[in-house]
Amino acid sequence: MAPSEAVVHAWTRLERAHRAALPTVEDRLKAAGLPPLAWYDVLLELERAGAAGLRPFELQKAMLFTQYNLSRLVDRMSAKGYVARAASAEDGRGQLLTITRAGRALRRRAWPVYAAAIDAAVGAHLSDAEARTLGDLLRKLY
Amino acid sequence: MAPSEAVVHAWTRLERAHRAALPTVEDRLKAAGLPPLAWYDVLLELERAGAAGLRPFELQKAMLFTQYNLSRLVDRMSAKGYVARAASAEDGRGQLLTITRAGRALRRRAWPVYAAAIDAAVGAHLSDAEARTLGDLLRKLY
DNA sequence: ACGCACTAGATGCGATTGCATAGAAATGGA
DNA sequence: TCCATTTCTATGCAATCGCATCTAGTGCGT
Repeated sequence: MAPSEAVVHAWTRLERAHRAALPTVEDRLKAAGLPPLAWYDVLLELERAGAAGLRPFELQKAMLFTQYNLSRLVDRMSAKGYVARAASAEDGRGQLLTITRAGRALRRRAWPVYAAAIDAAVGAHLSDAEARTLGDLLRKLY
Repeated sequence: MAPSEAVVHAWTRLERAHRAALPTVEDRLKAAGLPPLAWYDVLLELERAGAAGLRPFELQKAMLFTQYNLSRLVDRMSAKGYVARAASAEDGRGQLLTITRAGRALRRRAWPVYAAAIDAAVGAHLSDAEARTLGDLLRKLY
C-alpha cells in the first residue's frame, strides 16, 4: 500500500524515460514518412502469426491495447491495404486478420528507421549489459 | 545505428511495462474521482517551486510535455481553480504559474490513491533492490 | 429448443492530442 | 535605433482517444 522510496523513484523514472524515448522514435518514423509505431507493432504481430492470422481480441491482448482503439487502428490499416480482414470461420462474431504483401513490405521498409531510433533512444545511453538488466527488470512489471 | 538484441528487448519491454502500468494508475485515480496523472505532476512541480512559481516553459521542460498540451492543461487546471496564472514581471510575453490552496488540497488528497497505485503497478513486482537498480538504469535514458 | 449471461467487435459523441501557425515581446546585430 | 531572428504562449482544425452503448453470436443450464 505504501511504496518505498525506491519504488516511487522507479515509477517516476519509468514515466520520464518513456516520455523521452517515445517521441524520439515517433518523430523519426514520421520524418521518414512512415506511419506511427503502433502500426509497426501490429504488422509485426501479424507477420509472426503467419497465414493463420490473428483475431482482433488476440492482438488486443498481445499489444495491451484497448478494444476500441484496436478496432479503429485496424480500420485505418486495412483502409490502407496493410492488413486484411476476413470473417472468422469458427466464430460468427469474429474476424481474422492477416498481413498483406503491402503490409510486409511496409514493415520491412520501416525496420531500419525504427532500429536506428531505438538505438538513439536506448542503445546510446546503455551498455549491452545494462540493457539486458533493464529488460529483465521491466519484464517483471507485466 | 544497429541496436543489439539486448537494446531492442529493453525498448520493447519499456513500452510494454509502461502500457501495463500507466492504465493501472490512471484507472485508480479515476475510480477515486480524481483528475488524471498529469494534473498531479503539475501540482507537485508547482508546489515544489513554492511562491516563486514556475513559467509554463519551465514546467514544460520539467515534465517533457509538448508546448500546446501544457498550455491547454494549464487552461483546464486554472479553470478548476487549482493553479493561478499571472503575468510575468520580467517577461512581457510570459506567465507565472502558482499552485492555489485548492491545488495543494487536491494534491494532498490524491497522494494516498496515487501511492497505492504505484505500489500495485511497480512495488508489487519488484524487491526494493530491484526497484533501485531499475530506477538507476531508467535514469540514464533521459 | 429456449432463455440468459457473456464475448467479439463497432460506433456516436465529447474530450484530448498533434500540427501548423499566429501574435506579441525579447534579443542581437549592423 | 532599426530590422531580423528567436522565444513564449495561444489557438483553429483535423485526427485520435475514452466512454458508454449497441448489435450479433456464442455457450450454457434447463
